[in-house]
Order: sequence, then C-alpha cells, then structure tokens
Amino acid sequence: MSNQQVEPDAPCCSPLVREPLTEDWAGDLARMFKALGDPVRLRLLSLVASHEGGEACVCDISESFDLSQPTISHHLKVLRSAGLLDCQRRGTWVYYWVIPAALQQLSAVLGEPAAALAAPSEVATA
Amino acid sequence: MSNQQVEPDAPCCSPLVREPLTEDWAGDLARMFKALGDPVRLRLLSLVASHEGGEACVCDISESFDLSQPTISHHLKVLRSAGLLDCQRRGTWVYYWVIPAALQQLSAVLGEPAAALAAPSEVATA
DNA sequence: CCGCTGATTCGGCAACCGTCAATATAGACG
DNA sequence: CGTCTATATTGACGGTTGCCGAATCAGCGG
Repeated sequence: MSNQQVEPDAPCCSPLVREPLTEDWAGDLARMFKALGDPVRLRLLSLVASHEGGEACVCDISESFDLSQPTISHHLKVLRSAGLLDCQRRGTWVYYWVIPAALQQLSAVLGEPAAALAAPSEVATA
Repeated sequence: MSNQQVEPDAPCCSPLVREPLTEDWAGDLARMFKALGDPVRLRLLSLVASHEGGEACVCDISESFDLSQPTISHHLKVLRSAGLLDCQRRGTWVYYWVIPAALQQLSAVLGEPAAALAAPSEVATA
C-alpha cells in the first residue's frame, strides 16, 4: 500500500475498488466472470492458454477431463461467447486460443494494486 | 502487503496461461469467479470497495439497487463465502469490506501476461 | 459415392441460482 | 419489558446451468 495515487491513466479499466461500476459495465464483466466461474472452464482455458503455440485442438485437451465430448464443446462455447476464447477450423480439427486482451481487462479491473505495483508505467496495448 | 494464502507448494501466482491449473486450484478459483459472475454482486463489491473508508454498511449500499433487502443480504453472503468480503457488526449496523488479497490473487492469475510483459524483472526469474 | 473421425447441436433431466414475501434475530431505546 | 430499526434466515417459485446420449455437421480418404 505505498504509492497508489497514480493518476487515472486508463478510464477503460477503472478498477472496481476506485469507483462503483456502472450497471452496463457490471453486466459485461459479470458475463466474463461467470464464464470463469466453473472449474472445468477454468482448466479448459488454462489448458488452451498454456498449450504449445498458444492454441489447442479439442481432441487434445478433452483427454484431460472425465466428461463427454459434447460437454467439453459446450464449455468451450461458453468461453467463446464470453469473449475469452476464439477458434478456427483447420481441416478436421478445431483450434482454440485465448484472447489475451480479455483476460487482461479482467485482471485490470480486479487488480489495480497489483497491476500498479508491477507495471505503473505502461500496459501492453491490445 | 501481506502474503497471500495460496497453496504452499504453488508458485504464488502461477498464471493460468503458463501451465494448466490443477483441479483443486481450479475449483478454488472458480468459486471466487463464480461469486463475481453476477452483475449485482459485482456492483455490490465495487460499491463496498469504493466506499469511503473502504467499508460500508448494508443500509447504505442497498439503496443503489432495485432489489429486496433479503436479496442484497444473500448476495453479500455469497461474496463473503467466496472469501472476497468480510463483515463486522457495529451496533445496529453491519459493515462490509473487501479482502484485497483475494482480488489480487484473482488478478494475478489472470493478468500475469501483462505484468510479465511490463515488468519481467519483478518476478525474480532474471 | 460411402464410410470414418472430429466437433457441434439438440432434447431432456436433475441440480442449482436469483428473487421475493414472510419470518427470525440482534441491538438500541424507552 | 416492548417496540423499533437493521440485517439475516427460511421457504418457495421460475429460470438457468451442467451433464449426457443421440443426432447432425464438416472434412478426409477410399
């Protein structure tokens, strides 16, 4: 808790600890957080994100779960609808990757203290 | 900043983009994200966090919503059960405040890419 | 063309969630 | 004590979610 009085450099990601969220924005953010509010989806996202090359096909990651393949597909769709993932079909397989800006936005909303502490100067522009 | 109570063997904020989350940790995080996955709770948290003094009593923030008082109370309980809020009774009123370490932990899990990009030296990896 | 494999969509079911009205508890004040 | 205010708990109801099996779609190769 040292020097947090950094000037409001980014209205786009004003952290929720500084001022109340507007209803619209809260709804927007909640949709993303809700997508993360499931252990399967969280692991799914992590598996995709940490996969070599930053992307993974369904057949690869679905082996890590004890769930039916339609269920995995459903969760991927939820993550994609929330704007956290994107995908592309290449031949027989469909590859998924994370959208870094989305995670970063959520992180910024939550983590002004940490973000300001670690990187007060600049944030990677999305 | 006090240390965060994460798993002892885990690197303090191993981001989900670097390696797959363990099932246990994913479940833990998912419970917190799920609590944030509702616009009312998100605004509630933001209102409490941004309130003067970092704490607020229910009667104060409940005016911002068009919901019944039991519903507000329920949402506050969810946030508290998730470890995002804590509360204390003072006389007739109950005051709530956020637990910064919790928000910071979530932020760190999501946002390492940005932090690492901006300040790689801070992670002590050299 | 047909079959094969990978992935999504559909239909249904049990469990969960958000909401409210009613009720209960905790403290303040007479 | 009784009552009043502030907050929490309970019970119920409709909507949503997570899961699966079955059906369907999209490419690949014979």
